[in-house]
Amino acid sequence: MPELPEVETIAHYLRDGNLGQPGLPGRTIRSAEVLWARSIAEPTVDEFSRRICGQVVQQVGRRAKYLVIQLTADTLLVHLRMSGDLRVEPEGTAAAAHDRVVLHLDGGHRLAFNDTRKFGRMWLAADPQPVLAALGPEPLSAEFTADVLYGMLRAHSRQLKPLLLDQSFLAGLGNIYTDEALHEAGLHPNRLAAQLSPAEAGRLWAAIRRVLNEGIRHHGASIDWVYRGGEFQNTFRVYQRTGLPCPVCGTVIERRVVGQRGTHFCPRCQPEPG
DNA sequence: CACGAGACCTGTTCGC
DNA sequence: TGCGAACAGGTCTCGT
Repeated sequence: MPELPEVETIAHYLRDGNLGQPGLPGRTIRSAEVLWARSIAEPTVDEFSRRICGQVVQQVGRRAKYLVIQLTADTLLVHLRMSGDLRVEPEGTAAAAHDRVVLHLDGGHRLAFNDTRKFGRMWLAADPQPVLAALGPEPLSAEFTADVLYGMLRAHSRQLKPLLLDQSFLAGLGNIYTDEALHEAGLHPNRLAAQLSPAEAGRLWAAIRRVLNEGIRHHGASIDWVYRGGEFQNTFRVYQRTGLPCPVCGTVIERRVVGQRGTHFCPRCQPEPG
């Protein structure tokens, strides 16, 4: 499910509350139930369960696609990967299918980590830095300017699609927002990064920022079985629109596999490199 | 450094 | 209807 806008939306819900449930800050974790051991990346399941008890949630934030939950002594990092979801619910509610980790809180609530495909991971660490160390810049930060992006692109000979998905290059884009941004910028996914002109890099920069901000404004995209109430999927221009007309020029949207990922683009707005 | 294949998982949709 | 293949918002590791 989640790319930067979806994770930002979930962080916001966990911070401020959602659907009548309270936010996490101020809640004490009473106990932990690990239902799928591999969901815990670090430390061991036993140590995770022991150490997290009694810690109080201080703050909830986001870095790239990670949720960063600051506790009394440790930081709880959560990566939702493909199908993960985090929600606060009242104790006593029937447990959902695919709950992998449940943190029981004070005040009659629990935090459930639900993850159908079991790809998601949690880390409990005194210092979150090592886990986050390899990430590239935040695309919505003030430091990430068009000039900075141009410089970054010039240093790589890769195709745009796989490069933009590489979290050590730029942190937060996934398959949806990459396809949408490339369409918005009028750039073919197979274009080579180092060959973009400064004007093209500027268009790509603006497109990335706009698409991510729109995603956040729409509370992310909700497709398939993971429901978050987001609406961004209703504004897709190319993603999952194979065979449908491009909203800009009417040409039929094509799908092809680039870097092992389904890739959607308009062959007219995004001319293939010669 | 860049790229592709395979792994990790479950569930839904598509084609015959 | 049944059944296998393809596909899904992500990342990691390994081989070339």
